[in-house]
Amino acid sequence: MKNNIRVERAILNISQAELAERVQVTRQTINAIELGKYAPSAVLAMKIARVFGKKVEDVFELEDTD
Amino acid sequence: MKNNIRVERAILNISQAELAERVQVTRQTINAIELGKYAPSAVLAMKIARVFGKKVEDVFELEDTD
DNA sequence: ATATTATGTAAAATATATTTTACATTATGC
DNA sequence: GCATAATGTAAAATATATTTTACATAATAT
Repeated sequence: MKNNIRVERAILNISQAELAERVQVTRQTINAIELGKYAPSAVLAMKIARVFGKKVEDVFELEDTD
Repeated sequence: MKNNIRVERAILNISQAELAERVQVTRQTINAIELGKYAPSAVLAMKIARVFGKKVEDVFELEDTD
């Protein structure tokens, strides 16, 4: 599962901590997902996309291994 | 987390078992998600939406409790 | 240069999703 | 009515996401 959270955060100019706060998870969760350590739940993916004003598919991309 | 998997399945005329096969999970997993017993992972939500030719947001809807 | 903010990481605990096996109920075709 | 397919359900096991606490490093501002 790839994502462009870093880019979208840069556009909004918000930190991992602020994104975490906005979607109600810890900073470590955002960090891990952003770095691709694991994939989020659908709920979290939708919340993150919503913060960015984008669709889930515009922020996250399925890989062949998923 | 609400969803309209049942409707989308009806449009494609496929059973829970066939949807499960197409997204590589068990039939029970599709049944549980369709009935709202729990929310899927982002990977599974994206695979399901892809089968229906829809965006995740067109198949799943965040609720206030999510 | 130093203080402050942001990011990376890690281990243990907890919550949640998914599988497996199995059976019950409901719908559908014949 | 009977066979068959489809759906609902449940308990236990396993996999995975998320939290908590804590510390390390990198970047930025003053």
